[in-house]
Amino acid sequence: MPAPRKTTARSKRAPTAPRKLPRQARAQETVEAILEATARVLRTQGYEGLTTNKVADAAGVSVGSLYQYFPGKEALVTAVLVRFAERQQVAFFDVISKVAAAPIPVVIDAVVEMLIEQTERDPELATVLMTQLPRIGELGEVIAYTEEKIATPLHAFLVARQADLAPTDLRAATFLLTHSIPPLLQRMRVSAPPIALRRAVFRELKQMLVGYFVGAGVGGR
Amino acid sequence: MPAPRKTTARSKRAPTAPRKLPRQARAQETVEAILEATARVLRTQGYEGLTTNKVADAAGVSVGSLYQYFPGKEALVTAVLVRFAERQQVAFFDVISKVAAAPIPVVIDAVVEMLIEQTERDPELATVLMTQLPRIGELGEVIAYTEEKIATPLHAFLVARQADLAPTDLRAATFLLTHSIPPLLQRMRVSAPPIALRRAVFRELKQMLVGYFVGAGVGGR
Amino acid sequence: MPAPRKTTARSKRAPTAPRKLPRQARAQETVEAILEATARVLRTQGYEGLTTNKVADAAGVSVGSLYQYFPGKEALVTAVLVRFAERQQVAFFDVISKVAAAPIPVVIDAVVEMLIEQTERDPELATVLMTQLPRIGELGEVIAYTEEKIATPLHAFLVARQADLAPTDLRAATFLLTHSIPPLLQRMRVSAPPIALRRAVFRELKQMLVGYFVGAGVGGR
Amino acid sequence: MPAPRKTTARSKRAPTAPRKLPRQARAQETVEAILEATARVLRTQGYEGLTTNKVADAAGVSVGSLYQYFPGKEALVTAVLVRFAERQQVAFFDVISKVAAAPIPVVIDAVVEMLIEQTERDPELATVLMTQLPRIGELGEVIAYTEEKIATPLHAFLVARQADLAPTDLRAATFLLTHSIPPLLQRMRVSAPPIALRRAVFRELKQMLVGYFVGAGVGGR
DNA sequence: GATGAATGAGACTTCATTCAT
DNA sequence: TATGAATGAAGTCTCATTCAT
Repeated sequence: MPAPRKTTARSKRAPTAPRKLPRQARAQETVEAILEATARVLRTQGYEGLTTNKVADAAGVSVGSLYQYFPGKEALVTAVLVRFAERQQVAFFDVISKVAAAPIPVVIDAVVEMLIEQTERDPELATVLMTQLPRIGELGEVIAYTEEKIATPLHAFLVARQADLAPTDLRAATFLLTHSIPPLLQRMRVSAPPIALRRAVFRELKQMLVGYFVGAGVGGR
Repeated sequence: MPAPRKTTARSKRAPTAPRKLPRQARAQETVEAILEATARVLRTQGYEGLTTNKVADAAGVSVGSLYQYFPGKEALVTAVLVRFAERQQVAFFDVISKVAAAPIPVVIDAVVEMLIEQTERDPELATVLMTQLPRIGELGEVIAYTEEKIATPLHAFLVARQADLAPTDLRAATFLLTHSIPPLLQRMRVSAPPIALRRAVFRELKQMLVGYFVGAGVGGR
Repeated sequence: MPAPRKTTARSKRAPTAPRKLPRQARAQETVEAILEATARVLRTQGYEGLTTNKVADAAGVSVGSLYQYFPGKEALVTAVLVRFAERQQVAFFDVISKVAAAPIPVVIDAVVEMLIEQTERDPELATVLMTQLPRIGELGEVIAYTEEKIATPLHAFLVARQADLAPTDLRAATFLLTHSIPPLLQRMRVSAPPIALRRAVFRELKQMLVGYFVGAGVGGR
Repeated sequence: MPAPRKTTARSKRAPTAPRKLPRQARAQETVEAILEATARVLRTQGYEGLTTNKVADAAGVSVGSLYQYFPGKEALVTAVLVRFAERQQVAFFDVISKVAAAPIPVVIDAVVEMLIEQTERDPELATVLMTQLPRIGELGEVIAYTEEKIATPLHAFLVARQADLAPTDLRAATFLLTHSIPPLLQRMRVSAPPIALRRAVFRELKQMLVGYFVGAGVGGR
């Protein structure tokens, strides 16, 4: 007969920072496998369907090993989210720097196109990450921080091109864009409208932005 | 010795429709108490922190009574969400009908002001409802349906005032607005920017909308 | 206000196959402890009185561990039943092969004696297993299958000794015996008649069987 | 907010005797409806699926009313069982008295045929009653008592015809028959063998009984 | 380091029974 | 007497987390 255990599990709030940085190559692979497995489970089972055991299984690793690198469930999701966001930031940086000096309508077009592309890259994961995570506790903070990451370079760009722009309160403009356009794109993914409507919406979006930034009459209808 | 089993698979989805209509007055009171308690718990503990037992406790009712009227957690939240959405729809209808014939900038101003007001009414509950619900399964459908409820009258209004509007694809315009402005307002609630920025963002929003709808130069800066 | 719901419908049937094979020795011990505890609880509290928590307690194991190996109450009972039945089958095989060539009355005597012995071995458990299990769903199938396990070797024996037997339809004879004698023995256990009646019943049973199988006048009264 | 209740429900063992005899016609109808509903639920949902609320619903009566006439769940089932058994006893009486003076093989034939008929009458209910009831507690006693009810007239008949019968220990013979033949018939219902095997089994059964009661060679094969 | 068995709090849900109306 | 809302003990089951091996 096995001996009983008396320990109490499940502390109130688990930290989300990775436990330790893997130094060796093998450990690096393990971490990689865990993150990929987490993404896989998120994609197929959603956030509520994610359990540490499922992730460990999917990663071909024992739960114990998982806990060596991540202090808990939230940490897993956080890590995946951060990675995901980083890729988007990089893409944003790339576009912005490429068209930094172009006419504003060209910039808008380029940025929107990039956002659309991002939207189509790994849509299941994006949907889960954007809609199913509890925006509460540490995870909530990470999400907010993640969104902020996009705001900073956007604001910088607007300041740099201030002379070419109609709006004067660039801080407000940044906020406006940062918190309305990404959700719009995400909804398009989820509600999946017919292709014609989809294209039309993008057209209207660009129209609206051009109107807003360069003022009336430009890019006539 | 029987075969092993590996995955546990989360199959059954809990239904969200209420179980039965309360006939007696006492029952009606119970249902009311449960719904209020649900909202209360959502406000203070969020969606993940909501349990049927907590709700029953908060309502001063036994779990059994709760299950007599609601088949589970999702059903509770759904009911609260539907109520919440209905109130917003009513508010929207009211404004739209009040300013139906006014100049477009006036309409925009009125609608945005109304949205702001809505935003400030019961903000904790609104935040939870808008950001923490898993947009998946039946609940996801209810959320989508809820959003659709706003789109229909908006589209009708745009069609009615077509002559005064710059955009031509009103279906796309509806989509654009419906899926970008409400999220923007949510985020404002959540990130709670300083009042100055807040006001500025609303100013920019109106600016952008006026520009979009009535075209050039109107409402000078 | 949403539509009412009336019936609750008992749909899902719990599976009875064990969840996973224990690999480590410790796990094997746990499974063993659980099975023994299940038998113990069945003996003392019957099928309705059996709960997964009681079993886990009695096994000195946590519920979680129990569920790691068995998906529910039925699975526990099934496992115990299968074990129990296997022992009986082995006993039957032993006797049959030992007296395979003996005169029919001797065979009958040996088999009935064996059945009596089996009956007296762990009678409480046997009673519960034979009379309290709901012969429905998967468990019902297992019970039927279990009974079939006895029928096959019996039929084989009858065929082998066909020359010495009066009945011609051995398939029917097998069915007749398989489904009338075991219940008789159960009832004797349950109603526990005085020893004299008990002995007399066994005498009559043998008498009846001898008369049936070898025909007239044998084994005079 | 509804006032909480503090009472504790579910006593350890509910009595099974009906609470009061309905004097008025309306009450008699109610009892009738409840019993029929109980049978209906048993047939379709089995013993485990039976709940007092379902029965009340099916009877078109409130739970409260149900409890006016039956002190609990077991009482319902008991009442249905007793009724069912009474019908069988009556049928048995009828046959026995009709063929009381006939030659033993004729009696056997008549009785077995009657049993077969009984078996085919309301088979679902019979199956549930015979296989799913927990033979424990008061219900177990009722079941045992019910079976005894058949034993008495059978024993009386055997005594009356003692001169024509080979067995000498009629008490034992009664026990033997009472506890082996009904289960056999019930198993035939459940396992539902092909019609040919079915007929053959009945033939063998009669054969065996004739051999047992009137001795060798009679009713040659 | 890795493993995976074990833990147990706590979530969900049902249903026999009572009792105010 | 009838009603049906309310009760809450008790059972089922999951899953984040630990720790002996």
